[in-house]
Amino acid sequence: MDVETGDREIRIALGVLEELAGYHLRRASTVFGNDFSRAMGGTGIRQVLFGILSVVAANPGINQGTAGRALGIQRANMVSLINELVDAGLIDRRTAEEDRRAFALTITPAGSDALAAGSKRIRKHEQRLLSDLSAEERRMLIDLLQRIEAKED
Amino acid sequence: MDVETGDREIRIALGVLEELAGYHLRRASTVFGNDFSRAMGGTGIRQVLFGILSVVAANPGINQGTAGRALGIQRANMVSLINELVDAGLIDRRTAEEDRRAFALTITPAGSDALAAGSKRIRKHEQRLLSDLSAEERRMLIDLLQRIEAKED
DNA sequence: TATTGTTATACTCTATAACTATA
DNA sequence: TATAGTTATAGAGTATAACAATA
Repeated sequence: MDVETGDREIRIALGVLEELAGYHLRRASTVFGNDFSRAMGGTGIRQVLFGILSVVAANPGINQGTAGRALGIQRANMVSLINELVDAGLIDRRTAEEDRRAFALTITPAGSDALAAGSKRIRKHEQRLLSDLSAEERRMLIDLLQRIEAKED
Repeated sequence: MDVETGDREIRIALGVLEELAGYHLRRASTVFGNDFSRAMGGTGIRQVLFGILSVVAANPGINQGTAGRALGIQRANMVSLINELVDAGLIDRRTAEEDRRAFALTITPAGSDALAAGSKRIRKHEQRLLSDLSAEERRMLIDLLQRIEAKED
């Protein structure tokens, strides 16, 4: 790890961390998270909100809870997130006809626009972060990550 | 994405998310983070603290700020983290001789023990999460992640 | 004037428990 | 009785600005 120290740059050993996949996942994920913020700066759309928009767009009428479960977001935490999206006019929330306890979520035209514009921007940013990886390596990365995600719980 | 819905399990499409490396990094990183908590449950050592322990052990006498920079932790946030480790008797903090503004950090014997015991546990847990990946694929994963980390800022 | 560490503060994400209304 | 959504709350990670001591 190279670190700035006032005048020059020195190499700092990370110890055990260097060999731990968990550490590198965390750092790489942070790099993407920060870049996401830059990409979406000003739109008010954060990573979680973008995720919800994407899932609702892909599953019109999906329940609030089901959408949360697909994204690993707890019921309780979904409430204010959905409020934000509804208040911003990006998704529509109405009582589900088949189950009056639940909410059916759909994306609004404005939400579709925001999702499309956001996707475009984020893809461009991801290209920069992944510019050192070949197409084959990018596929490999996503494949490896998905196999790790499957280990959840 | 397969999601439990009371009686059965349904497949939910993720939309654009599916193709975004940032999303998969976040999910995979969370899986590792949760597993880390389980592995270290009760010891009070969290991911960040473990990281600091590892860097201090690998760089005896390192400055507080330099250690933070190596780990992507801001000065202001290092303060309470280092306090925790000092209070727990895991690291030693003394004024640096060459620069009396700075603190020189060293790991204590108790800190070394905690780091060794923690490393052992975490390695075992990582083996479970990575059990579907071959040795070659694990090397590949870390290599790809490091190349992404290099894109920081 | 710049840097090290500090304090104060705020925002986001995540986790839990208790509540309501429907099923 | 179980589930969907809600409220309240708390812990943890991260970010910024302003300050004291030292360089």
